Amino acid sequence: MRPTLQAVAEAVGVSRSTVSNAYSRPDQLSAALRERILDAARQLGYPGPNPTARSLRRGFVGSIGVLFTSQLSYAFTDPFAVRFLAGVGGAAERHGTSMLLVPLPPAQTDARRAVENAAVDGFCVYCAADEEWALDVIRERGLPFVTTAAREDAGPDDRFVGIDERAAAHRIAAHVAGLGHRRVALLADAVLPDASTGPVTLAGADEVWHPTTRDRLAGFADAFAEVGVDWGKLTLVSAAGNSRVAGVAAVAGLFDMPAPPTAVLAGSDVLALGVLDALAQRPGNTNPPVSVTGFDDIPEAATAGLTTVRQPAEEKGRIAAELLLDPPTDPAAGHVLLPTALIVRSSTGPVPRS
Amino acid sequence: MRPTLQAVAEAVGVSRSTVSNAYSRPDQLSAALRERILDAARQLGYPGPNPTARSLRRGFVGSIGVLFTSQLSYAFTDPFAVRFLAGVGGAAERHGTSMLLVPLPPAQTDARRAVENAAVDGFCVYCAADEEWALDVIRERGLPFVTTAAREDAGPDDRFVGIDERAAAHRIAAHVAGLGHRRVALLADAVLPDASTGPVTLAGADEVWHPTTRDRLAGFADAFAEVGVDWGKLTLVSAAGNSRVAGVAAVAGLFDMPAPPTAVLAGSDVLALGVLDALAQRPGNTNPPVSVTGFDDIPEAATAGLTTVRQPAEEKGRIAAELLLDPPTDPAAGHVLLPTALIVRSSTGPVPRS
DNA sequence: TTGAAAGCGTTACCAT
DNA sequence: ATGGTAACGCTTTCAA
Repeated sequence: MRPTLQAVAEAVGVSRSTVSNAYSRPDQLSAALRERILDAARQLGYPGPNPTARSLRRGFVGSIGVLFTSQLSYAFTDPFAVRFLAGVGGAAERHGTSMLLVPLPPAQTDARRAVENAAVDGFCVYCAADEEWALDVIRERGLPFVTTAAREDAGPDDRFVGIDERAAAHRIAAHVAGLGHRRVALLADAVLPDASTGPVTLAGADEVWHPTTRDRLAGFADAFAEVGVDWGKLTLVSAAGNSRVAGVAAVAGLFDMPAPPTAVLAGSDVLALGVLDALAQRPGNTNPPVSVTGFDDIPEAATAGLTTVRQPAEEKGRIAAELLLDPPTDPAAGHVLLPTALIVRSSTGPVPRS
Repeated sequence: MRPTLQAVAEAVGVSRSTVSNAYSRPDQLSAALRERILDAARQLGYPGPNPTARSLRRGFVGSIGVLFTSQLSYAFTDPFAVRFLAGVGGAAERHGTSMLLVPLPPAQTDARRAVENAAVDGFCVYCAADEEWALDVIRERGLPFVTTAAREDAGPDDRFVGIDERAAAHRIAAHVAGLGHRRVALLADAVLPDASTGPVTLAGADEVWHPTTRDRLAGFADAFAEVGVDWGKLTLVSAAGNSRVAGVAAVAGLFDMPAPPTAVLAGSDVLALGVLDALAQRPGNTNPPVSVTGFDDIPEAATAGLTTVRQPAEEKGRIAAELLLDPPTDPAAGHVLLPTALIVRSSTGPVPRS
């Protein structure tokens, strides 16, 4: 048995309160007594107050949870998510708070349990595809939370940090449309809940599963509608995951079709890089160049010359954590819209004359 | 006030034990009663057993801690650390365990407190420079832990996963020595506790602060000693952090010295990439090529054509977590040495004739 | 400055 | 199958 605070109290011959004070409120006792207590504790091998017991009594834990839709291991694979985490981590660090990464098991029930059981004082919910249930659990627990995707049912007290996905998507799509592209493919992850790969047919962008993906695709579609290319004329391609290889796999065969797309708008940089990989791997590689765009502006995008939308990743994480840790008094300040920028690089160009 | 288990018990007219069982041991009551209880809970807005109270009572938390020496935000900047985390996350996920990332505040006392207060069932200690105190705290708490750096004072029950740093470093240095290089610089982070940048003088590799850095530098030195270049003839360069920019800064001016080094052996890939950046930025850039080596084989190393030592990053994390979560019965199995490989790419070549 | 008492919300054992 | 009771280890009034 590890010694408890009680044991230390007995050893020194004082009450438990006094030992507790020696640790948590040093001003409540004489320095001499405090030293005596701390010495005794050292001698007994008492490691200080048990964190769990302390949390129970105090009513807070000192750590915030980060919730990902996808597998935790996936999160570390996505450069954007990693930089978001770095931002959260920095803020947590400054606050003396730990971050709990909560993996969500595949089964709905287990996932619920995971959120119910997380010992945290609040949650950063990183754009979950199907997050309603998670938010319900969090609300039921009475914990504060911050989301990174705008929500229709957001209450006045709900905190949010993110970008105007649809407007940003519109902007980059308008750039591509302005270059003359009309035969265009839209590539995204989480179009349907079933992670299918390759071209899929949907009646409209509003049927897309993942809210962020939905907004981005809607923004793309907006811009093309303005030049007379409506949803039905766009090729929608689903990727089975947000990764480079998923991007490669998704566009397999796409450019061998009759009248292949002259441009691919991807919902993320990693997918777009996958498209560039796929194009580079094409035998002969003598085809007319295809324009490709991404989203996020991860570091690799610059190297690859990818035209993309930049959003501040670390800042997003930092603000999410700060919104959680220092709730603004003014509820309006709890809704932060970050700026985005269209970054034009070499991956987009005018439609080649065929 | 959020309803407690007690409130649910009263509402249904059963004892607290029964409500508790409804959640934690469904086989202990009839399905009908269980449904009634769960319904009442839903109605009252009871979010399920309080995780903290449950942990206190049960004696375990259901999450493992990951301890980084450096700032938490740094950890996400280092690609190797990120892949390590991915490995830990994958294993944790499979286990239904959360990971707590514990930031260590700069002040020693606060850092101690952070480790003492972390609500976890064990720790993965990711190569901390000055980890003794942390391990002491962990031991005092009676928590299991896994380290990723070999330790001299390791007890028979101490768990470890890592590589033979010194041998791996020896191997890559021997490659460079074999190419004829004799005027060589060794570049590393955490050479001294004070994060100085630029050339420093040390009596020997054993004076290096960070244990891993120490082993690697010792391995480099071993190989050069074999070809008659002893420690005093090597240029030791300290970087103020493990990052690309720290690498650039550290070697500033290095190649403008009389008789500049023809090769730089870095203690990590990011530092080596920084050296390549620095070399690429040199005005004129007409100097004879400098050979550069890294360590870890992060993805960017391949793109940059960096000669380096490969070690399995994710696997390291995965095994660390598994060693913690499923302690092997045979204590010898608690000490895992991972394989490394010398990856020769274009960044190393023969000494140019001057 | 110190101590006594009353929980914090739950679970586990042992009866029934 | 269900309930009573006793912890789990600590903090925090409040009174001395």
